[in-house]
Amino acid sequence: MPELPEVETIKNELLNWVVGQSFIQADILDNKLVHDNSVEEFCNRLIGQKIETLERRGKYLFFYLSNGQSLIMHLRMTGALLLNPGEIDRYARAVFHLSNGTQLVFSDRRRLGIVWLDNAQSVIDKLGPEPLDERFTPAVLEQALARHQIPIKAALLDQSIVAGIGNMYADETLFAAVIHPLRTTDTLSDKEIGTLCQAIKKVLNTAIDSKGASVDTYIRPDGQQGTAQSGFKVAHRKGESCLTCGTSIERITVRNRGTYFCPRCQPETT
DNA sequence: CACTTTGTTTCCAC
DNA sequence: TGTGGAAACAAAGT
Repeated sequence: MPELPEVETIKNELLNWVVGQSFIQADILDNKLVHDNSVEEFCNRLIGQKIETLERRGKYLFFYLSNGQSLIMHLRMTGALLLNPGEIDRYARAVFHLSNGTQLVFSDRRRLGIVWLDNAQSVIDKLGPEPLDERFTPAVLEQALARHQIPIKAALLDQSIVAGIGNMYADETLFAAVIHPLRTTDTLSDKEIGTLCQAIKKVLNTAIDSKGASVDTYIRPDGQQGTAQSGFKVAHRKGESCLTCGTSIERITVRNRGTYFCPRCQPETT
């Protein structure tokens, strides 16, 4: 479930604990967590490295290491990074020990997350623009959308078009922008793209202010849950009343993704 | 057992 | 080669 706001929250809460510290030990409890490299090679390359900076791009978390490589974490659905938890729960897949005594526990109920060591740039190069960057303007969004003729919902989920938006925030964004999820990118007016650009920033920033969301699985590094889900207006609200007009929220499938919207506020035709 | 959840990958048609 | 769409896959909950 960690999408951009969740990963940003994790980054912010870990920042002061990890930057400047070194990895002194890594207990890999689930070998499947380590992508590409063998566990042994992974640990050998990681141990002793100092963390220069911590950064988020899209849904990825990067620990920039002193050797120029990065420890890259992709939390996917249920991955969480816990800061000095009292005990190691049964969902823990790895425990990272830092030089200041900090323990980072990668906990992941469905074991879908992955970590690996690589050049951060090779991952970032595949991502579209960062929606919270001030350089992310309607013109940038328009250019990113112009190469495609696909439903706008699918476009928002394509990480090479815009980085960091997942299924729930895509629905929230389209509701805020008053755009039907099946409208294709080539039918959007300049005005609608401007509204959409604003909606993306607003929805993501609001969620970050709420310290991240998710329906039930997102856990912050301090073990607390985020609260943004209580602010969801359409996501996972099938059959409930639209908070704007009272119409029953509908659920359709777009690109095999559950998609929630208000049929009255977000008409398919303009 | 069927279906849902999210994000990515793989496969296929054009 | 690129583009779009469908399906597969991961794991666990209902």
